[in-house]
Amino acid sequence: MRDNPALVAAAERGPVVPVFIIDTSDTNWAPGGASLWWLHHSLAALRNRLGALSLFKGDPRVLLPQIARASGATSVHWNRCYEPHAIARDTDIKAALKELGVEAQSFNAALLHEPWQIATGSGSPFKVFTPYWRAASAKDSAAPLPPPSSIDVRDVAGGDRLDDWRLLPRNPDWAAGWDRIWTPGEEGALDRFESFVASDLVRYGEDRDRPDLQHTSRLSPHLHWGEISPRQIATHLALAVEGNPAIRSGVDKFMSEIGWREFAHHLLYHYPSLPDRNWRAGFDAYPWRDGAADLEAWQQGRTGYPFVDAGMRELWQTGFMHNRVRMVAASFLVKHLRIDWRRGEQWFWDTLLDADLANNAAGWQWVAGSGADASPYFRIFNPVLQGEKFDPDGDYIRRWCPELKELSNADIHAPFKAKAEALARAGVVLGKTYPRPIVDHDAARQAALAGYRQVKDGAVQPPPAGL
DNA sequence: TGAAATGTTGGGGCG
DNA sequence: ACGCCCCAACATTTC
Repeated sequence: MRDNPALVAAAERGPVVPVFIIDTSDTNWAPGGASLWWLHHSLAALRNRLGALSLFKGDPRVLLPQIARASGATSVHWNRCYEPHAIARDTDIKAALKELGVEAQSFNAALLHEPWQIATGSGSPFKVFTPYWRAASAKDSAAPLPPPSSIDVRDVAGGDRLDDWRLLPRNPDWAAGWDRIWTPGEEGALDRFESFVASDLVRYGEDRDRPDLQHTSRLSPHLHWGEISPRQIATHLALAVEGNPAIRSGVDKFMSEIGWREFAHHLLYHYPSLPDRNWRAGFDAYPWRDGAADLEAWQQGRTGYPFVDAGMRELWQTGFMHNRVRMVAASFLVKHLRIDWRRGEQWFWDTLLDADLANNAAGWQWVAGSGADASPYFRIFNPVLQGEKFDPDGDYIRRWCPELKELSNADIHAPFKAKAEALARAGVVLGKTYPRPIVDHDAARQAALAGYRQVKDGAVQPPPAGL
């Protein structure tokens, strides 16, 4: 209800028919299983809050004009999405509504700045984060809107029942217990934000890289589903800093993470092939392995590297993975296993509650080294060192890989290096209770670097914008 | 928003 | 006392 410009505009015009449509015309990037779980609960919360919400499934190009006619609507309002499919779709919808004599208006609710509003001095899109964020931060963003002062809602006939959509998993219910971890919906988003601000923000800069501490915001699914807006966050935090200067560095650091989200949307808007193609075309020459068995081991969290396995299991069991671990696990797939980043992107798309086309694509291309402002290819994480550095007591590993929990802090990051008696004492049998490493770190690193030599610098060209 | 390899320096053991 | 070597510790470079 808060900072929802489409809803505010609609409410000012008279009675409102709130509608949600599952767009079945996007066959390429249909929501994954975890996303559908969130969607179910988010829709239930929204309907509860609004008092009405009509649900439809199909092609919105067809459905929206029908719904507008059936309800006698004179105008249709929505908040914009920025995926290439959504942009093309919404253009069609606007034309179809116009033909019907129905007004159509779209709004920005999801971003601080429209992707086309930030540009370099020469008018081109930014390709590097730091100057992008400097330019974006220098611009004022719109103030968040309060909820509509009064709203008269009603349903339209012919809508579906949420339960009939069967968005929740069963047989097996792999999401059992998720409702104790996550609270989809606006109230859940605001609670999460308040709790983050109250207890985690002041030390955010120091603690954000520590998956064992859980001091990150975990707002990403709420942001993706529009349950809280970056403008609400920015405005609230700017005010909070004035009252408490001690949180300034934490606020700046957190806002720059919001900035990465903005930057990803900026890139996706200007480079619509970002989810599907190497941004640096030179990477088309990289000799990816098929590695079906290794991909499966990675997905299931049995690579033999505990920090990676802990992350992949956290993802599978909770629909979420800590950011630092995402980087290490993704790097492991791309560099240690030399599997195409798009396989990892697909897995994250299916399993993450915060699956977001822009963030997911930009993140994977960053890790792979094929993206804009990407991590250099030769920056290869050592999963053992990363674990020792960011999970120093092994708590994160013990939580998700309980079969290792009796190992000492010294051994838990690399059980394959532990002495036989230490393993025996901890009840670990390598290859049985916990896998041996599926690749040797040094050899994998050398092979990854050898593969990178086939990526031709001369071919490193961003695609032309706007295609 | 790395890690490994290589280079440099300086203290201390030792003949 | 001196030079030599060893090798941490730190810095630089390379991938």
